[in-house]
Amino acid sequence: MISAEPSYLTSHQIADLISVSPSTVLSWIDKRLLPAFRTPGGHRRVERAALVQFLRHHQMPVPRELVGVARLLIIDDETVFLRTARRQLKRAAPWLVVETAESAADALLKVGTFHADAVVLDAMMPGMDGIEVCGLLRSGPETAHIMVVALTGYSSSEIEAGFKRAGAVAVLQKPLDPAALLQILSERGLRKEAR
Amino acid sequence: MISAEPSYLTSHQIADLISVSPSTVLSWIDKRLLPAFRTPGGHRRVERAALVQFLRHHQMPVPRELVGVARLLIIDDETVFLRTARRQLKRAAPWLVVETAESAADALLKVGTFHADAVVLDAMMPGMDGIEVCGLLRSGPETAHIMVVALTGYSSSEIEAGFKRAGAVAVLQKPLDPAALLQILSERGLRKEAR
DNA sequence: AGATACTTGGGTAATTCGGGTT
DNA sequence: TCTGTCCGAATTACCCAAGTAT
Repeated sequence: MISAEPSYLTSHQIADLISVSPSTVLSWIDKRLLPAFRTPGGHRRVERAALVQFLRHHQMPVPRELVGVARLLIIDDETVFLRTARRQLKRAAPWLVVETAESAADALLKVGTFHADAVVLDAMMPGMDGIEVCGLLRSGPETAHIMVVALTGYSSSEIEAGFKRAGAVAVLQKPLDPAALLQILSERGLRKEAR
Repeated sequence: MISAEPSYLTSHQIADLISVSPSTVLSWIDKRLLPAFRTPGGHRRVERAALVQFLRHHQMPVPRELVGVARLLIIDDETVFLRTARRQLKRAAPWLVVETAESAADALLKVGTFHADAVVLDAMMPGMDGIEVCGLLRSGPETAHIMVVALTGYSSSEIEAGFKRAGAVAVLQKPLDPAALLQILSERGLRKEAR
């Protein structure tokens, strides 16, 4: 098993990542804008997560290599649908890491363990109120950054409004259009951190 | 991965733990910044507690697997019960990090995001089959290590057998006996951090 | 044009890293 | 395979001055 390895970045690595001078990164750290610690020898080290949070908070672009590949969780109770969606996305966006969940319990468990960046959520799942889950994600500090895309059998302005109110970035209709989904994901690639 | 067992660490293990190069660890030891001793063959060994103290003294992040603080998630739908349990555990084992969940959805979400080491699971929760959740945790690579303690209102050898089969380490009866729970946790390696 | 704050770059000393060899 | 030791290379901190934007 691979433990979530805490990875630390040096001031120069950060400078190269976001194209500023090393001196600037130092000043950010010294002004406590960017949390860091020092090695016994005095070198500054910044946690990856801290840098990502800093960038999001200041609405700066987050380099892909920082956040890694995007991780998408698709929640639906139809095996066939999941297989199709997975295949389509694999072709359209091979860099996406896709995970699927078929039951409510499996879905909620995987949201956390899979470290999803985005979730495609079937509005009509047995044992799961999509809007409630949406709100739940939004309210948790650990999951507030997760993008939620709702998926409905057919359009209903009421359902749509409910999802939007709960924080969903979009409500799509079945069947899933991979291109539309990818469009939404890339548009919202950098979401402002709640908190 | 470093298990919670060994009390002495090699230079390379430390290097991996805190993401520095082995050479750097050696220099710290040789400069007496990090206390260590030598085996008869000349290999350096560092006590866990010494490393923790070193990291704290320099305000560096302390890897969780190093201190072995246990994170416990208690799942129950009764607010009063949760409050009582939290208070009792706080008194009996202040080193425990306790989180609670009141609904099935909240519980499953928190299992992953809270990074629980152990879960106390009410067998009778609306919308959640305890045994199924137990098996779900056991089957996922990310959650297989999580210790599950089931909690039942009444003793039933059938329920108990079901939980044991699903991988629960113990089945306790309500009301929760903090001492008994702590006994179980410590038997399985979740212990207080060495000062 | 002035004032302030932010960003950048050079030069030296110290720290951290990594390879080759036992 | 892992660790120790040696040693040079790469990286970083620090100080200070200059450029840029508001």
